[in-house]
Amino acid sequence: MNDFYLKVYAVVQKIPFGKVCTYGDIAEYIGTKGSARTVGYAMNKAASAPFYVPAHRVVNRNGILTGKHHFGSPTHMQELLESEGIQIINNQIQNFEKVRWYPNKK
DNA sequence: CCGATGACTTCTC
DNA sequence: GGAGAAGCCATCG
Repeated sequence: MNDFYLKVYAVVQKIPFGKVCTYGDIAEYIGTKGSARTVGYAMNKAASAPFYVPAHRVVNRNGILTGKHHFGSPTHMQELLESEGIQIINNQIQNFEKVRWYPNKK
């Protein structure tokens, strides 16, 4: 556990209900450390984190659920997002611009 | 220390 | 527009 993970987790936990964020935005928000790829790696470890991390609200920059296979079942992530009012078609978030949330936006 | 891996992004063909 | 390659950086064996 290091600062990088803590920052990633902190940002993800700040994502409000019914909103989503991208790996690239998180990486950019954290700064020099990390890239979109390492943010995704942090999400992988988030499953083993001592606290809850809403990783289902983190998607790639196109709003596609690339990491859904890490939620146990391929449809679990989509179901979680849909239960929050986010519409998903073909693994892609609809109205992505509307539900997108930026870390620096508070 | 080094090579392999990955929930990404971007460029090329 | 789909497929492949390169760059990216932290983690693991």
